[in-house]
Order: sequence, then C-alpha cells, then structure tokens
Amino acid sequence: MNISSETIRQRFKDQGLKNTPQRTAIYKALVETTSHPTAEDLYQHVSQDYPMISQNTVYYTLGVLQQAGLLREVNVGHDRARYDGNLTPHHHLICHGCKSIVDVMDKKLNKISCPSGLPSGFHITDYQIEFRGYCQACRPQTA
Amino acid sequence: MNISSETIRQRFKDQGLKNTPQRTAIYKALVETTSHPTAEDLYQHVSQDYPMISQNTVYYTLGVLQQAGLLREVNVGHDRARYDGNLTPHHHLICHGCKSIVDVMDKKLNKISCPSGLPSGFHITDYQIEFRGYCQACRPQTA
DNA sequence: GTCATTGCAAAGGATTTGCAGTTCC
DNA sequence: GGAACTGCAAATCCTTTGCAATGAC
Repeated sequence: MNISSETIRQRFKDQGLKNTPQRTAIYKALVETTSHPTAEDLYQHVSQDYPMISQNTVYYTLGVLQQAGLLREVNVGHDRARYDGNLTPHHHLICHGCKSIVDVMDKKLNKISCPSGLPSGFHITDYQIEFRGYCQACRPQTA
Repeated sequence: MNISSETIRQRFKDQGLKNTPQRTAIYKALVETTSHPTAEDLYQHVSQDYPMISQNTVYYTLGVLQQAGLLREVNVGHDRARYDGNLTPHHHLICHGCKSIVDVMDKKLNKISCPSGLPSGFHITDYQIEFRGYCQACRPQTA
C-alpha cells in the first residue's frame, strides 16, 4: 500500500515528531511492505536512497515510532525484532520453516470474548492470535 | 505441579534423550513452575543444587528439550527467550508493565476456526493467543 | 537558538560455537 | 566403546549507549 509524503508528514506532526528524510524513508518503507521486516532489512532498503544512514538511526527511529504508536513489533521466536506498520487490527500466520509472517485480516477473529479465570485486577488491553504452520514451499514432504 | 524423577526418566527415554542429573534438574524446574522462566532464571535455580553447572548446559539442554517437544518457547517482545514446560494447550496473558506471563487455560479458546483468506498451500499446525494488558500491580493510575 | 536527530564508534547482553574431558547407555 | 553431554572460554550477533556534529522547527 502506497503512502504519500504528505500523509507521513501529518502523522509525524500529530505525534510531535520531527520530519527528517531518513525518518520518512524508514516509515514509508515499513508501511509499504507486508513482509514484517527486521531493523536490518529496513536499513538495507533505506540505504539505497540514503547510503550514509547509520544502523543507529534505524534503531532509534523504530523506537521513536513505536513509542508514538505508529508501528507494532511482531515476534517470531526470540529472534531479532520484526516490525509492522499496519495498524489495522489483525493477526499473523507464521511459517515454522522460513519464518515468514503473513497478515491475517479476518475480522471475526477480533471478537473473542475475555477469557475466564483471569487473575483478579488484570486488565486486558488487546490480544493477538499467532497462527503457526508451514507455507507451501516449506511444507514437510509427508504432508 | 510436582513431577517425579521416574516420570522425567520415562519422558527422556521416550525421546531418546540421555538422563543426566543436570538435565533432569533443568526440566524439573521448568515443569514445576508457571513463571515462564528465562534461561538465566533456570541457571540460577539449578545452580543451587549443581553449583558447577554452566550456562551452556542450560542453553544446550533447553534446545534439546525443545527439539524433543518437551517444552515451548514463549515470546515477550524480542527479549530473552522464556520457556514453558506446560504442554497442555493453553494461551497467555502478558503484563506490559512487569512482563509477567500468566497461563490462560480457558478451553473455549482452543476451538477457534481456521481463518479465511489464507495463502494457498499454507497448513496451520496450531495457534496461540497472546492477551496483553496490565496486572493489578502495574495498572496505570488512571485506570 | 534550542533540542531532537543523526552518524560513528564502542560497549553491552544474550546466545552460540569450539573443544577437551566426562558420563551415560 | 561410542556418542551424547558437560563445562569453560571465546566468539558472534543484535541492540544500545556515548558523544559530537547536524538539522528541524
């Protein structure tokens, strides 16, 4: 999905973030992919346009954007962090083999009722379902 | 939940794993807690009985047990890995504040139907719901 | 002008790897 | 006896931190 510089500028402004070319490029790259890239992936991608960019900037920017609520982290194992710029509520499908992450946009999954037997005083803010399995390419031979 | 040495011995044997005191101690510690400890936590715990144990043994053992299907990893952010020796299907509740992980055993959550719109050829093996929020102690003042 | 942001380099922390000695089956 | 396991040390990988220079507002 494409996103205009104007939209990005506005979102940054709304969150009180300064608008720099590097930050814009990182955010744009993240929003326009569904691959749930790592910091390294984003660094590689943005480096094409900004060869002087440092990894630090990528990490710092991702931290700032996360704090501003403009992205989410997605976890696959305890590996390197992966990022998602899609803020529409959705879930994920993760391939055990290649660790790819696919969005699951099925809306009926957003209506799960609060589980029973919670510790008293615990307040749930949100939830996420992680489906796991094998994509076509990684499917075991026996399947 | 307590587990006997005999049960552990049997499980290891079933999986073709050698039965060593260190391995038994690590597995026992993991099964008997619901705290979803880190490798470091387990190392600290087992060190009380086996002062000479190395961190490497803990990591190696956790890897072996995971491959044998005797434990699961649970992820909180991309932080250090956390482990769960409870193989009964269940879900988790994670506190944004203290990062504690609480088991959610509600059986009705195990019957979610396969989502629509999956990529063709993708085969789901299992899924897990991660509820997030704040425990009583970490609850924001405004709540 | 001021403070957030950037880039570079170095540090940090968790986990993995190499390897020799030991232990289980 | 042989392969798996253990412990120690060193290495690796991802991420964070320190700091001076730059740039956005």
